[in-house]
Formats: sequence, C-alpha cells, structure tokens
Amino acid sequence: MNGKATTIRTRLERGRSALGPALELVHTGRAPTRAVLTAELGVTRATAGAVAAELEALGLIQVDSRPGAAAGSQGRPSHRLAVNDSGPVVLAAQIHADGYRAALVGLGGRIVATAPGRKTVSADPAQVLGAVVDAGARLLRESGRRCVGAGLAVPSAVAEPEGTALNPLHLAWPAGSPVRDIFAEQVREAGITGPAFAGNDVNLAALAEHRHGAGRGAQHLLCVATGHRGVGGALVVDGRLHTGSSGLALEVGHLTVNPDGRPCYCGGRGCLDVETDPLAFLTAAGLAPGPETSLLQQSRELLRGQYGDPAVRAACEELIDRLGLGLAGLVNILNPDRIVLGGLHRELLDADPQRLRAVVADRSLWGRSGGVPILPSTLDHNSLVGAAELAWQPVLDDPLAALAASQTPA
Amino acid sequence: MNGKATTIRTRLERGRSALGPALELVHTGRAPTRAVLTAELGVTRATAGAVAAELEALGLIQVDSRPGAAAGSQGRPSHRLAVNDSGPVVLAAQIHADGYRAALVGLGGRIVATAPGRKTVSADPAQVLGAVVDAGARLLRESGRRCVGAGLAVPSAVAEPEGTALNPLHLAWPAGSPVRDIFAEQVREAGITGPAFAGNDVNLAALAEHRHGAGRGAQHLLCVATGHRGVGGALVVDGRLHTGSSGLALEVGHLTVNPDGRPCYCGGRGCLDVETDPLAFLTAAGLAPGPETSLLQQSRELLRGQYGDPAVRAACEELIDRLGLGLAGLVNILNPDRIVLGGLHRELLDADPQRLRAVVADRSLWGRSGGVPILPSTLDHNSLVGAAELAWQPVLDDPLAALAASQTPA
DNA sequence: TTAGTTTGTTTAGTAGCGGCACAAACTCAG
DNA sequence: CTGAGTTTGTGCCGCTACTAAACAAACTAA
Repeated sequence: MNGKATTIRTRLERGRSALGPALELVHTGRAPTRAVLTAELGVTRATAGAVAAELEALGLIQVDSRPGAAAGSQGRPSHRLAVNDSGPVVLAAQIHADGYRAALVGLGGRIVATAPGRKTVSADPAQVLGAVVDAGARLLRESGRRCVGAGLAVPSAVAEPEGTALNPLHLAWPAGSPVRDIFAEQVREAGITGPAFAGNDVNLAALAEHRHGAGRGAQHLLCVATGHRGVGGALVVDGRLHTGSSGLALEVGHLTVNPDGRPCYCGGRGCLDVETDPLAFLTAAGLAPGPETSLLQQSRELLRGQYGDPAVRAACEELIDRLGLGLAGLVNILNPDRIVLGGLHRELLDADPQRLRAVVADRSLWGRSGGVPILPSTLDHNSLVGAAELAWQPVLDDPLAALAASQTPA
Repeated sequence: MNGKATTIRTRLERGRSALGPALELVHTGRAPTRAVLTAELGVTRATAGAVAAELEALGLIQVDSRPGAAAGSQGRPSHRLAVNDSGPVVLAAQIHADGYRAALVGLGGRIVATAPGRKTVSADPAQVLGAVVDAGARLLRESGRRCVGAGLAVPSAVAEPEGTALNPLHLAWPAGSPVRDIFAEQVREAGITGPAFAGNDVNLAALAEHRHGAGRGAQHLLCVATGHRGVGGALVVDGRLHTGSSGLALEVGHLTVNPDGRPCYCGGRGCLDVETDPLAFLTAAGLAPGPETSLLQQSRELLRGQYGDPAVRAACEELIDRLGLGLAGLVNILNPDRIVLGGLHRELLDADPQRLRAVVADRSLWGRSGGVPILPSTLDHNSLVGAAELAWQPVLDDPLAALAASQTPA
C-alpha cells in the first residue's frame, strides 16, 4: 500500500538494465574481459559488447588491447576490461577517535588522493565535518576530477532513514546528531556534486572488505572489529550491507561471553564489548593503560613485541576464548560463510589462529563439521574505501541516472 | 567465476518480467484491483492489464466484475482481482512430534483439503514421508486439481543445498537424513507433478505469517517459537526467508539468557533453549510433566486455566524475563521491525504482553525509544502453509517457466 | 598452410513496455 | 435528468533492449 513502487526495478526503468551489474563486475574485478562479462551477465556477446562500449563512452571503464585473460589459452585473445583510472571519483570521509581523513576514491576502490588526518576534536559535528569536507574539496580542486558523490564513515550506529548518529563513541558529539544531513549540507555548500551518504565505520569496512579485500566472493560475510572501545559488527549478504530495518543491526557488543564477567553499562555482565576490546586486553595483561597513545596501538605493540611474556600470552588466550564464544553465537544466528576480523580482533587472530578457530568450531552448533573460515582484514583504510562504496552505489545501481543526476546539481 | 549467471534475472529471460511480482501481489492480497496492481508494480495501466490477463489465462487468478475497491470512491469501479479458487494447488506436508499432516494448499495460502494427522512414529524417515505423500496423493486424486509442487516442514534444521535434516528433534530419525531427496523421490513415485522442497518448520511458519498472517507488511520479520523442546527462530527479509549461507541461520536456542541457569548440552549454561521451553515452564511452576499429553498442551492449559495460582504466575514471569532477554539480544543483532511469537512463547505473550514488551525494550540497545512491535502468531497450521509457500515460490518467481515445468514431468 | 578455437562485431528480427488516445462506468452538482 | 469530473480499462503505435545468427578477427596447434 505504500505509494512507491519498489517491487520491480530492473525492467521498468528505461536504459540498459545490464549496465549497473556490468559496472559492478568490473568494479569488483570479477570481469577482466568482455568474454567473462558475457558469461557472468548471462547475456549474448553482442549485448555484453554494447554494454561495455556504453560504459566506456560514459568514461567509467576502459578497454586495453593487451590480452586480459590468462596467457596460454587458445583462440582470439580478449581485450582487458578495467576501471577508468582517470574517470570520475567520489569523496570519502572518515571520522575517528584521533581526527579525520578525507580521500578521493575511484572505481575499483582505488584511493586516488588523501588528505592526512589531523587531530582535531570538537563537540560540534558541523565543525569537524566542515573541516573534512574542506579537505576533500581541496583534493578535488587539485585533482580536477569529476565527483559523483560523497560518503562518510563515523564510529557510531547510524539510524536509517534519518541518518543520525545514535552513539558517537569517543567523539563527544551529542547522541542523535543528524550527521548525514550535516555532511550533505557541507558537501553541497562546498560545491561538490552528487549525493551524500553516511554510515557506521565497521559496516563500511565490511562493505569494502567484501568488494576489494578478504571478503571477496563471500555470500554471507560477517565482520567483527574493535578499535578503541566497544565492538562493532557488520554483515554483507549477496554484496549488500544488511543493516536491519533501521540501520541498527549487528550491534554485537552485548552478547554474553563471560557469565562471571565485569558489569556492562547495558545492564548485563560479561558482554563482548567489555570483554574483548583493547582496554580489556590491557587490564587482563596487568597493564595500566597509558593515555599517550591509543589503546589499540598499545595492545598491538604488546601482542607483537612481547608475546613471549606469559601474562601477555594469557591475556591473549583469555580474549581469544571470549571472542570465540561471541563469534560462535553469531555463527549460530547468522550462518555466515566467512568471517573477517579487524582491529584488535585481527591481531588476536594473527597471534593464535588455531585457538580462535577451535573455540568457534567447538561452540557453534554445526561448526564441528568444517567450520567457518576466519580471516584477517586485508584492506588499508577499509572504512574509508567503504564510505566511497556507499557513494558509488547509485552509480553501480544505475550509471546513466546517477551520472545525469550529478551533472546537474539542480 | 561461477558459471551460473545469477547476477541479472529480470530482463534477460524472455516473457513478461512483471508476471511473477504481479502474481505475488495478488497471492499476498496486496493487489485487490488492477488499479493498485498498476501502482504497486510501477507500470502503466496497459501493462498491468496485459499482465493480469495473462495470469488469468494461465488459470492462476480470476477477475470478478464486482467492485474490488472500497465503496464510496468516485470514478469507474475497479474489477476485483483474486486468486483462482479452482486453480492449481501444491502439496504441503508437515512432520511433527505426534505424527504428520498432509494438505492441498492453493494460492493465497488457502488450505483446500487436509488429511488428518496420525500418530505414527518411525525411525525410518522414508516410511513416515511415504505415508504423508500417500495421504497427499489421495487428496490430489479426490480433488482432481492440478499440482505444481510439494513442500515439507520438519522439526529440524535443514542444511542447504543438501536438504538434510541435521537434528530431527523428537523424531528418532538419524541426524543428517536427506529428507528433501527422500521426500522428492516419494513425490515423484506417487506421480505428483512439480518440484519438491523441504524446510525447517519454524522457518516455514515465519514465511507463512509474513505472507498471510501477523507478519504482513513487515520488512524484517523475526519469528521465535517453541513447541515441545528447544526454541526455533526465523527471519524474513523483504519477503524472503533469511536462512544464511547454508540454511542454518537463526539457531537462536543458545543465546545466554540466564548466567546462573541450568547447563545445556551445547556446553554453555542458561541457554534460551533450556530456559524458555515448555519443560522449563512446567518445572518452574513446580510440576512434574506427565507423559500423557504434550508438554506444550500442559503448559497452555496451566497458563490459561490457573494463571491465578502464584506459582504458575511466578513461573510465567520468570520465563517472560528470560525470553525478553533473548529477544533483546536478537533485536540488537537483527534489528527487526516486527516480532511474531508462536507456541508457548505466544502464550507467554498473551498472558502478560506489557511485561514482555518492557523487558525487550529495556534490554535492547535502541529499544528505549519506541520498541519493536511484538505480536502473537495468527495463522492456523502456519508451518503447513509455509511448506506450501516453499512449493509456490517457483511459480511466484516465474509463472510461465514453473507451470511449463510441472506440465511435463520429464 | 590449414583446421580449430575463442573473441568481437554486424545484421536483422522480436517483443515487452511506455505513451497516448479513447472508451467505459461510476459520482456529483445543478 | 443531464453534463462535467474522475477513475478504470483497452487498443494502437513506436521505441529500444535484447536474442539469434552469420561473419570477421586473432590467436594456437598440427
């Protein structure tokens, strides 16, 4: 009964319907040649060729004459299909505990230019976001590239469709700040073309890992990460973020992983949040956390440098057991086919992969027969690249419409 | 790199692409007239008319001349669009602790004919499934209707794509029984046309509730139910079952809801499974469960008949608190926009809806501001109807192909 | 050199859908 | 009772994205 017709998309809007899927295949590197593009789309060679030509005409992809397929195959060599290196870009912005970062990101998830993060902290989101957008606008001017959108990653749950940050951790922003609208406003004022989006940083990191990192090819990708305090989760299903009905899904921090654990502000005790974050690690290792460097940095140095120390090792194993219990619970509920860990959790995995995999397999119901692959994240700045993915999405969904929209800022 | 082209569907296969979506709208009662079908599909009136005509020609829907819209509106009255009452049916089968049940189900989820369940229990799945299929085949012969598929609901997790029952509770079947293949074989041997499917009963109940019951219109529907022992969960996202990467998602029984609780076979303690099922309720109420009637039946009678009894009431409140904690955990992870409860959980909700809603709102992170609607299931035999939905799905996805396939049994 | 294989392009031809005009069936005002 | 307004249903035309099939191109292998 809702007026909007969201039921069918593909066939009803004019223009080539295969344009978006084709671009996504090139964007994620799954279509290196026209031949595999043909197979992957399930269309005839004629159509795939026309689609590729149109994407090339739009300036989104480029075709090299160099052979794209593996050498040694017989038959006529295929031409290489790749993202246009000098095509349009999107503005990606990330706010984190220590400051912010702005970047221009092209198709394929390639970071074209970056503005170094600065340690500026303000209780006013508009001020911080204004600074990031300014940095981004400067990058855009310097590069002279066309911009088709902007994406923002924040360390907070972002409610949809309002675009408000419900719990901006370590940012001192007021809860419920309309970050998406503030960001969009700043972007518009800076003269940057295209729509603006905002999302949770772990969600966006998961999106990036799925398209360009350790999550490539996974159908149900679960990501769990912890940076400074608290634990974030994300799920990517069939290439799309699963954010629940209002963007608040995968709030995994309050799974009980230690019945006798320390109390948590949520009202429970022994939550994943307070049992597996860097602070928990440092205290388990018997260290008073120093304020000079970040908790994650301290934990990382400890794990990499002094893993021989029995106290450090014991703390590591304790956290692995707790994390494994939490992951097992998530496996039971979400049944992913791959898990990618970031932040301190990634370090814990690197330190003792066997133990973590064993705990997860042992405590998940069906894990005994096989178990889910657990991998460390592989992408640098994955939240930033994920923010770019958010901005690229309209282009991937409908290149013609998105490019036309960003051409006329209206 | 998988050969199959699953990327695009709609525009590439021949035939009207709006046929499936249109049938689904009529099937779920969301398109009572051609006019709203037009709006809902987002096509022109001409196209919607043609689509409706083709569906009618296929014998799937019927158009009455009686006005379909609400009276009192001006303009030309619309014709009523409805499912064809004498059209094809599917065979739905359900296995439960006390026996089995077979039924013929038409479009719209209407049960056309039922064969009474019988108390036959065997350790051989082939024997029990053979009996259900025989009963179904008898129904089909008596009705003379055309059959386009068969669906089976079993009280067990069903692994995909193998179609094996991993933990057939209270059935004494060997774990890992290939129920889908056994069922399909029996269906084929009985001369029943169309493909055969199998699924977990709670999953299928959720699907049915979403399409024809308390879950209608929900985007992210979470269902939780307990029948005899153990707790089942299911999630329906955008009208499709979310079963994870291998059909094993929503195994919610082992969320920790009572740190000091009784030990569970999973290795943990205080799991939802052992803290909120009928056995837990009866023991909490101080009763030794009698073997004569089912545990759910006993619990239900106790709750409805002796709710005044302090012990019963205390047991009820204890279970509500535990269930609420579990639901809150699921809300944090899945962020549904509606929750539907079945079995004993439904009874608990009916007994004290205020208390359950309060607990869930209090213990879920974002629940304090609003809270998710929690409703009791409304459909009789929802697992059975859900099994039928499974069988209808190919027809809803592509009516032309599905009907053609079931015509020629090959 | 010739056959075989894979890739890319050109040429019809088909069909689904949008756009538009028109017809049908009602309500409401006067 | 009549005509204007409104909503619904249908017939016709044209566009265009697609398939199909033949052809051309660029390699390998014998």
